[in-house]
Amino acid sequence: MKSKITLKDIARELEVSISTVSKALKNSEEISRDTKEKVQAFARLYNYKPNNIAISLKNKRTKNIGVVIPDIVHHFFTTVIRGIEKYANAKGYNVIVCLSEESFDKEVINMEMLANGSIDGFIMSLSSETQAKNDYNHLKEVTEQGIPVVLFDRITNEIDCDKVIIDDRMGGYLATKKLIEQGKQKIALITTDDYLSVSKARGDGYRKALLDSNIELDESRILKLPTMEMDEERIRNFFDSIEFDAVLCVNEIFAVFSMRVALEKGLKIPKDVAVIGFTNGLLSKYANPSLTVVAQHGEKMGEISAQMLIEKVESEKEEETFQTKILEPTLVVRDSTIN
Amino acid sequence: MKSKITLKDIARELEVSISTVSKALKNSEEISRDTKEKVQAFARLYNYKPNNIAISLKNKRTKNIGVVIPDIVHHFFTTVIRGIEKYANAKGYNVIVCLSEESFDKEVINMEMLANGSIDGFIMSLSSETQAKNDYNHLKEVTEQGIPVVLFDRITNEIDCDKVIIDDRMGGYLATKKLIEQGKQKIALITTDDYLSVSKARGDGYRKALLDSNIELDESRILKLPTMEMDEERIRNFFDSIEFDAVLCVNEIFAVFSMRVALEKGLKIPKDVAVIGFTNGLLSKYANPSLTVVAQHGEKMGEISAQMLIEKVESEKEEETFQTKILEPTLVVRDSTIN
DNA sequence: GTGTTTAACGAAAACGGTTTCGTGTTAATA
DNA sequence: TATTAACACGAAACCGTTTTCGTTAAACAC
Repeated sequence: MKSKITLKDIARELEVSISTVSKALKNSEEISRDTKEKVQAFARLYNYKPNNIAISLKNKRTKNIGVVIPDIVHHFFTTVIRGIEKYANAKGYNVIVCLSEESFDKEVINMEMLANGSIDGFIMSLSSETQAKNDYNHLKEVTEQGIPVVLFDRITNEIDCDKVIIDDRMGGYLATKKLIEQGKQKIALITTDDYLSVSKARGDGYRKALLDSNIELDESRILKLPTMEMDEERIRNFFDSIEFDAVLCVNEIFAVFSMRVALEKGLKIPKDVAVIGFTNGLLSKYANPSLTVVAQHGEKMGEISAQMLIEKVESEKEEETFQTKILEPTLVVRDSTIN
Repeated sequence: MKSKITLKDIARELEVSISTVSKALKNSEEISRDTKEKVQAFARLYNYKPNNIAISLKNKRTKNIGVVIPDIVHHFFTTVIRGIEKYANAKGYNVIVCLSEESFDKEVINMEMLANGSIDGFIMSLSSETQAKNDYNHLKEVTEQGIPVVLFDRITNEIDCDKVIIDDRMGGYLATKKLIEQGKQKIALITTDDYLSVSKARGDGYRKALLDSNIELDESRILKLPTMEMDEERIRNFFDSIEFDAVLCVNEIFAVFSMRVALEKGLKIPKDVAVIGFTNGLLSKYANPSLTVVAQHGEKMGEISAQMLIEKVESEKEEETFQTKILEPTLVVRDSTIN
């Protein structure tokens, strides 16, 4: 087991000082051609690579980005991570992923762990519990320490920082409009409680679209589940209890399951019931019938988040100007609506 | 912006030495009750937290685990990550995720980045390009430096390290047997080239099952795609070119798409065609009809990998004993087969 | 021969901790 | 009273770099 070689080892071997080795490897003008060549050759031979930790301590820069998200099995979040990775890696940053699993406490613990020197900045999406509690002290602490934060998707206005979201209200609006255009009047909405910022916005878009088309809002056609977790029973009961000719769902899974329930009821899709979901994942693409969705462009979101964060991290300036980037959702039309 | 407080700050403020502060915070017996209380109170007041980087440099332990995987949008890998996170977090470790995106070069670069002090050990699954090239020097280098490595799922025998796999051969066998039991004789297999270790093993299981049941192997019923990437055209052509009454696929996506093609041909599932895939993801559960799959227990795999790695990382012993854990796949029977 | 410049290198501080090994003071013991 | 042990603390080394600021010796000018 050959252990990693250090500057000290090279210095000892070549009978020069550590400083000389360090400078030689950086091609400093201070060092003679001879010495530089000798040191560099030796370093190459023994495959010297500087120790990242030591450099981090010295520079107070880790080249690590902390990503704290509620869940990783959700397609949307994985695409965001991919976008972050892509941009961050190209800039020489590593990505430390922590899962809050929708828990406030885990979110806090993870952030505290990372905030003590492990990372240069955070990219995060709030856990549902955090949004429900409306407690953002852990975020405040971090920003007050001067650690840059970028919030994406599930954000809050309580914290001053860069933000990236899609226009969920527009997404809800576009989808609902689409259903209305297809002659649907009794459009059900399956969503979650309003504390989840994205659900709230999507619901607002839905209402706006109905209003614009002079369709009366029927609250009984709205099912609010406590979380994004699937609850087959409640969805089945919901469909038994209402009349509907279309369904809008705040995620893919609710939508695909709704299609199944409709099919089981002997309804034709999209003739009797049209369905639209959010998130353009594998599920939508390969469901039978394939699902029309509001695409959220997660990868783009990740890239932009990473870009904004790294810009802040590498900026010398002290000025505190924060921006919120709003991406436009697009409708991906498939077979669960008439095209 | 209040910057982080250090031991030095506390020492200066309280007019004691840094060593005293350090010891007091660790509740050392050496320090008087008075001083300890004073220091601890002060530290609590100013919310002192030790700098992870400094500790890492001193201890030569980062409490970070490097995870290098080919893809994060695949359900299987996300469940593995979740398992790793779960175990690692409980043990106080952070997880640095890097994506090779099936590229040999990216795999090498990512490992080199992390190997220079950023992590205590690797958990990884080989990129397809690496398996194709059969070049594992980057892994050799890392293990020779004494950095523990755990390989999961896509492994190689060229490297001596801990490994976690599922018995893919058994998975292929179980699935094929199941189809045979249901009276199917013309069982198609959609897989990838053999360099992917898992595909090879699954194919072996398929052959073994046919052999055991005295069903002649018809190579024309096997479609080998170059990678796990979807190729709708080739799959369609494949189905046009053969007779079949069942399909086994090495992933969910191929399987769900096969179902769609079969349905388009007017075939009934599972009566005319039964379908089984690998990976028990969302797709299988919510597909119409729902898909029978070989479950790979990714989360379990992640947990075990993390456990094995952390054990090696924290073990003082020099002895090099490596083990390979083989998990048993299970068949999750749904509507794409007769039950 | 004296003073000044320049090239080439080394010593040491710094990053923020941990830990070993003194050391001075006080109290207990011979 | 002299010796010793216990106590409470500090100095300094160390982890592996980077970087500033000497320092030395040779080369040059006068």
